[in-house]
Order: sequence, then structure tokens, then C-alpha cells
Amino acid sequence: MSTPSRDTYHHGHLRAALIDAAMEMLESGEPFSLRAVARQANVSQTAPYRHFADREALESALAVRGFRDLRGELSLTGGPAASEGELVEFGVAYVAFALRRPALFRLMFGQECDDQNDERVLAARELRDLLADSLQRLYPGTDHEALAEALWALVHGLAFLHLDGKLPVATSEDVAARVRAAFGSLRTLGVSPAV
Amino acid sequence: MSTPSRDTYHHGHLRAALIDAAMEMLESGEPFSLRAVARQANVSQTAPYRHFADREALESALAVRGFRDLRGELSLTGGPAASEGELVEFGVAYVAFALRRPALFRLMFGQECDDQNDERVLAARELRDLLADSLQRLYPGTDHEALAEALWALVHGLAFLHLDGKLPVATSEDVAARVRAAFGSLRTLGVSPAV
DNA sequence: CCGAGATGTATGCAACGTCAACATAGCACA
DNA sequence: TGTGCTATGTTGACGTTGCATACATCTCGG
Repeated sequence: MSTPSRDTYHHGHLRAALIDAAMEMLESGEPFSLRAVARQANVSQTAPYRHFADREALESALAVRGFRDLRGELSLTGGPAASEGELVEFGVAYVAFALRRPALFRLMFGQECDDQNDERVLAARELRDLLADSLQRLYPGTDHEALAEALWALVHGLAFLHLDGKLPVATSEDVAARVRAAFGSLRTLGVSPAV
Repeated sequence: MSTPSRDTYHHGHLRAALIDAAMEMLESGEPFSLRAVARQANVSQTAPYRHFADREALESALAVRGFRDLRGELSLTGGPAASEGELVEFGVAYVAFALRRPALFRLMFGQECDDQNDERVLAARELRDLLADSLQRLYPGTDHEALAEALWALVHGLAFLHLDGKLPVATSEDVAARVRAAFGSLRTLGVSPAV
């Protein structure tokens, strides 16, 4: 499956095969290296350099796929959230994604990344737009910029803190409940005396 | 300064010198390696292994110092926040720390860490306790757990998103203003229809 | 004063990312 | 049908990393 027939000198789908192999290793927990990826694709150690300038380029390709996947999981319909409850579930799905595919999530966010990679920047932007559209629909007339940042940061922070074991946790349902509780608790701020 | 007199065979303060050297490299942007750190401390490549079991142990030591530093910057007095405004400034300081010492912050959070390292776990816990104490004082009778998680996640997420360049940004004052705006915008949620 | 244990050193390994030089396959064009 | 160009894959090598083992040197308690 992952190893196309290698009876010809030319591989044919090397680029895709490399991404597949790298993603597979990433998901299975082992740290991926260019050499290991090449090995998995049944190809010489330096073959990847025909398709990726360097390791970072491969990582960006993985990140792009990650962003697309994440967006797909947030919004099953592809559109923005239609209710506040749905918005909260976006957050739940975001954190769930991070916990289910931790290595990929870290790769997408937890490191200095190539900001020159247009496709990668674009993919991240799509995610942000989905949230912005949702907020614009749900809270017309408010400061979307600030709210979008706050909510994204909230779920992003929850994801990372859970990932790092900084928050005590058990099952994935437990995590989901905590995400909802976090959203709910913010109302405490709203009804308290002004800053 | 960072290189104690090396006129004796035994270094004397090797452990501290190694941590200093590593921190210095980290702050100055260069990726630190055990070998490079040893070089900087004017010591053989394997000498660090007398003081740190492996690379991760050194990282944990750096992380511990980072947690202590961060806690000190959040609360200048050492105590919890006395007002909601002060709490917001905790958040501002948190994000500022992350942006001023990005490599250290990433080391503290942005990677799988050694949860077996007691000192490291403890240092992280101190941070969490500071927030919990503040909330207990400011909002008696609420669900501190959830609110603490939410607020920590908020600033943590803001820090990471800024670090990753996912949010457009300019000066550090700009960032501070955005953090305050993010806190403020959460009130929007509070006054909106129930979930 | 002397030997045991703490501390630092020398050497070497396997794996990594990367590069330059070379081999091969398939397509464009005659 | 043939010929050569270019994209693709291979080989071999360099310098780096983390780490382990065997060895040298110092310090201190008796």
C-alpha cells in the first residue's frame, strides 16, 4: 500500500509516498527523519531532495495537510458555526484533534515554522477565517478581531496544556467536558465588576 | 564571568556553568547542543554527563529556571493578583515573557517533557497555584478549576500563536494591548444568549 | 600519606541532514 | 526510428549530534 511497486527505476509518486510515509511515522509516535522516510518509501536516502528542498519543506507539506484535516474536523459542513453551542463544539474538536494527533499538532504549531511557505501560511489562514466567519455571524457588531484571537487562543492553549500534561486529565470525554467548562466559566468574567 | 577560572583540573561549578552556558545559547537564538554547551564552558564534550543523565535532564534544569523566572515576572510581589486588572497584567506579562524568551518558552512548553522530573513538575505547579490563589481571592464561590484552566489557556494560547506568527503583530506594546483586548472581548460571550 | 570515590577526558559508534557527482528513464523533437 | 535533454533516483562522503565505554586525574577521609 504505502510502498508502491518499485520495479522501475523511477518511483512515479515519490512526493506523495514520502508525505504518506512521514505522516504514518509521525502518527505512530516515532520521530521521523528524512532518512527513515526514504527507507520507508523504499528509496535511497537522498531521493527526497528531488522533491523537498530540505527537511523543513517536508514538514511544511505535512503541516498543510494537518491544517486541512483540522479544518475538516472542526466544520463537518465546511461552513462557519451557526450557534454558540456549535462554536463551543469547534473548540472541543480542536482540542480533540490535538490530543489524537499530538505529533502532527506540535509540528503544525509548536515550532518555528517556515513563514515563507505560501501554501502553509494559506492553510493556517483558512482556519482563522473559519473562526472569523463564525463570529461575524454570531456576534455582529462586536470586535471580531479581539474575540477571534481570544477564542482561538483559548482552545489552542487548552490543547497545548493538555498535550504537555500540565492539566490533570483522563479520558477524551473528560477533556471535552473540560473544554466546555472552560467556555462556560468565562461567563464569570463577564458578570464580574468591570476591570 | 560565564567561564570560571579553569586553572584547576576540577571545574568546581560545572553544573551551574553548564546551565548558564545553555541558557545563554538558548537566549541568543542558536540551537543548543550538549557538545556546544560543553565547548562554551571550556570543558570536554562528555563532561556534562557527570552532571546530567542526558540532554533532557539539562533541558529540564533550564525549564525549571524558566518557570521560576516566569513566576517572578508575573507577580512582582510574589503574591496572587489583588484585582481583576492585576490579573489581566499577569496575562500581559506571561505573553511578554514568551515573546522575549521564545526559545526558553518553547523548551518549557512546546515539547514532550520529562514528567518524571520532580523539580520540573513542581516548578510548573507553582505557576498554576499562583493563578489558582488569585482566582480564589477574586471570584470566591465560583468554579476555580475551570476558570483557572480557561484563563491560563487563554494567555498560553496567545503566547504560542504570537510566537508562531499566526497573529499579525508589531511592537510589544501592540501585543500587550491585544492581550488586554482579548480579555475584554470575553465579556461579549458573557452577555450573549446562553449556550 | 594514601587509597577510594568523585570528577573530567579520550575515543568511538550509529544516526542524522546535506551536498556533489554520477546513473537512469522517459519525453521532445527530428 | 533515433538522439539528446531534463527530471528523477543513487552513491559516497562530510560534519554534526547524542551517547557509551574505558581511562586519567583530583580530593578528601582515615
